[in-house]
Amino acid sequence: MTASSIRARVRAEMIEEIKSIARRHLATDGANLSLRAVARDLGVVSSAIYRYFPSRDELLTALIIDAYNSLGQAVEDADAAAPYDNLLSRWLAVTNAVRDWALAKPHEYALIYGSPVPGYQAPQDTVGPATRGTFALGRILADGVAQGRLHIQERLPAKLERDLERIRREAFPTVPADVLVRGMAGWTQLFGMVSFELFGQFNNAISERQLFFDHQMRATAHYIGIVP
Amino acid sequence: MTASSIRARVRAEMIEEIKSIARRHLATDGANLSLRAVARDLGVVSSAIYRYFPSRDELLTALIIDAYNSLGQAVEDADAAAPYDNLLSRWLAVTNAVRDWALAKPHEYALIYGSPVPGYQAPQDTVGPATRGTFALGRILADGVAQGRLHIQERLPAKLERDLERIRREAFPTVPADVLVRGMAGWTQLFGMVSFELFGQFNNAISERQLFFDHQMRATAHYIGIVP
DNA sequence: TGTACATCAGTGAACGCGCGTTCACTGATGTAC
DNA sequence: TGTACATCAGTGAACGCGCGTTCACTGATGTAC
Repeated sequence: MTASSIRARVRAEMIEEIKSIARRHLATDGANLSLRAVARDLGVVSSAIYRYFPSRDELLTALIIDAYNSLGQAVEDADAAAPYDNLLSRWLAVTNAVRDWALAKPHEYALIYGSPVPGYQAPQDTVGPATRGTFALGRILADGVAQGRLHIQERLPAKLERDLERIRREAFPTVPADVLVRGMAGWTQLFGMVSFELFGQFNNAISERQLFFDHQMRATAHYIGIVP
Repeated sequence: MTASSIRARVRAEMIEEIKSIARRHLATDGANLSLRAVARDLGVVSSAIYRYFPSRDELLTALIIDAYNSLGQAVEDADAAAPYDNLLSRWLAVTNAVRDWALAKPHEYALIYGSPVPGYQAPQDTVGPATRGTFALGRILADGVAQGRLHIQERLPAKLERDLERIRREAFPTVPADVLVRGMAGWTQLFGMVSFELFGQFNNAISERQLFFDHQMRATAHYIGIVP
């Protein structure tokens, strides 16, 4: 190993450590994360951070991308571990992966699915990672269609059909718009559920949250047209 | 009108003006609202605010309560304006009221349905206003049950049934738990939809948002079992 | 009706703190010959 | 293998700013007799 590659590795480790400390700070500061506080925890002078991140916003962006990738990975793993031919199992695996991830990393979840940070504009590099989870759901739909187990149930209003045609062609070409719309309903239902649980809307109302979630996700699967 | 009541009125107007300026600042600062900035806009020295609010958090609380009440009022008005016997019309009126309100006041929406503010603990007085919207939906369900148009569709797992029994008894005594669960699914679906739209998850994906929303809310109504 | 007193709104200065970012610098680590 | 030079990580001071909250105060407005 050359000397320079050691330096590169140390540098990479440093970047990871900064992000890891910053992630911990999300819990206390939310999105208005303090660079100085991160530097303090790292045992380094505040300006040293600028060797690794050109600005606070870039650090935030890195955290956002990591969060999307971490969630995306969890979802993909869950889908891969479920029996390929059992769409319902896959749906339940994927939705539970989202919920479990969110419960384990609530502040990262808030960072990517909570209120937008005022004054922060997400750059283009977040788009790819952001769609990983969505694509996992799309594959379930596509497989269901391919297996002849997910069908068109109704004709959509023409204007809506046209609007969806674009994302359909670009992302899920085999999935009919009508099925796609039901999938999106499931997707918003899932995140509505997780956000409500995480952001406290279920407090003093629902205690059996895992049970409640499973029940709702089964019903949603049924609504989408996913059957075992 | 006595002299003291004039003073009281001036004071009330002052409180309203502070809140109104603070609401504008939500757009730029989000939940980490600056008292000093509000004071500047009001043309007053920063310590003067303390005549009206004992702390920054109390001002935030007032904004949160106002936001819940404003949304609650919009929802109640929409429900009242819809034909009482037409459950579907009422559902569509109520859900569109939520969306319209959120689009008109995105930062207030983010304040109450976005990520929790780190370090801020909502006091008990927010609970009442927070439930106004939910109760409006509950009344639609209750009316549907009373009219014999909303029925039990399946038996819930016993543990879940027991968990829901409490809120059922306390809030919507005439609505069976199963119907309640479907109503809650509709509720999370609605807020998932609005949050996704507002927080940017539909960017570059859906343009015909009103159409999409209406379609999804109709489908949700059908799922809940609400028919015209 | 007039006067003494109490209440209240708003001032201005201060406390003690935090922040992101820039910049010239030191010293260690790598590279080229 | 040894040396001159370039690269890089981290320092420390500074800039210019912001914040919430407290406190003693002034002056206007209300109240009681």
